[in-house]
Amino acid sequence: MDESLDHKLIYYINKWVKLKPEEEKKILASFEKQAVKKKIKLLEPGQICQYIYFIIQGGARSYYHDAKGDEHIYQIRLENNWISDLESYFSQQPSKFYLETLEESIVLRISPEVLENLYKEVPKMERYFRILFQKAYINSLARLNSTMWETAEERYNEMIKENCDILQRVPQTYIASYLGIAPESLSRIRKKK
Amino acid sequence: MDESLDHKLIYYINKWVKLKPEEEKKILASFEKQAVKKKIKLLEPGQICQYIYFIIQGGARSYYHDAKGDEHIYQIRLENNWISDLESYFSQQPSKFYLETLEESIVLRISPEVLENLYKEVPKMERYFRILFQKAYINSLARLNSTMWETAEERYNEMIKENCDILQRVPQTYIASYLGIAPESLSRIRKKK
DNA sequence: CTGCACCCTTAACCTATGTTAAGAAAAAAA
DNA sequence: TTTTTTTCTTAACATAGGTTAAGGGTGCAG
Repeated sequence: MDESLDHKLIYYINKWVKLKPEEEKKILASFEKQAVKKKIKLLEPGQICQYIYFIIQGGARSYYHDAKGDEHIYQIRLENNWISDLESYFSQQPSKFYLETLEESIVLRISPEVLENLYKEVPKMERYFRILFQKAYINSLARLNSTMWETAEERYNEMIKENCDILQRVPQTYIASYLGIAPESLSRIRKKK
Repeated sequence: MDESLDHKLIYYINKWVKLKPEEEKKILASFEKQAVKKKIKLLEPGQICQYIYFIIQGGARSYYHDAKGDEHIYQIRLENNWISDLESYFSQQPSKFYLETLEESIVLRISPEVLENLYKEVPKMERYFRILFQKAYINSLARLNSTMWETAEERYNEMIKENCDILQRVPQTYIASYLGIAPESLSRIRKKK
């Protein structure tokens, strides 16, 4: 497997915190690389989430089944992003979610214990994650807001405007779920154009 | 003003990271205490958010006016919680939000520069905020999910079940907005009981 | 090449919630 | 107390989006 791919992680961390070569080494040593075929589950409900994953190639989604058995997508993430069930990962309680690859993918994964150690060895990593969660929280609030106060059509248009890669690479059913609407409604919205 | 109130902040930080006495001192020295009357704006749209606030007494909400002029509440926070417009605070770009006290309040505030310094002097503070944002992100995702896939009635019932202080202390109009519905709809839901 | 999943679309009908408007109740101010 | 302001309720009507059901397209597996 292409070794240079690992450095995508380092590249993105370096955007926010400046690492020394020996720190980069320690970080890379803490992650395990995993190749995963399309539609493979990295986590299932009832299991404890053992890893956060940095996607270096491909993509994944997290979803769950509600009481009525309907499937709802929580997150869709392509390469150069993180995905996990953070709640289960940090609390070490059973997850409610599936985590499944959307395409053939390569991920770097790290367990909570190794991450804690890494924070000690490379404190900048804790800074990196502070900034990461901070941004994720801000984004999540913005998404919450648009879900509460904008129409599905407006939300879809924003997604188009951002020229989001996701639109090209995942089925519309998934995008509808991610937008919080039924696939039929997304069809209706698309017809208007 | 009661000096012991400041230690509420230290008490809550100590739940997640163990501070030494000299660290507690440095932290307290970094925050400014501010007493604020009810319905006072701590931030207005167009201003750059200068502080994150830890509420030691009282409460506050953040809200904005959309293109149609309608008011939407983003967050409602009572004592022992943080409130700010993080996006504006960390980017130092103009905010889109109001930040306003719900009651007569006492807050501890810190500017981005002082916070950066504090991270250097007391690295545990960065760990504290990493954990804080991590939890905030997880909560925000859960709220996003319930907004997308549960009815307003279900969301309101959950709020009751959590026996949320907010229900007793802020007007229903605000609660409706926080739930993402019109005040009339909340009235309708309440009538059913 | 064929058949079977899977995905997307359409249309008719349904429902939760929004909107508008009015008035009642409660809280704050005078 | 009386007045004014704010908050809450109700009801009739409007609408975005959900639901159900059917059919068509596309691509992979055999």
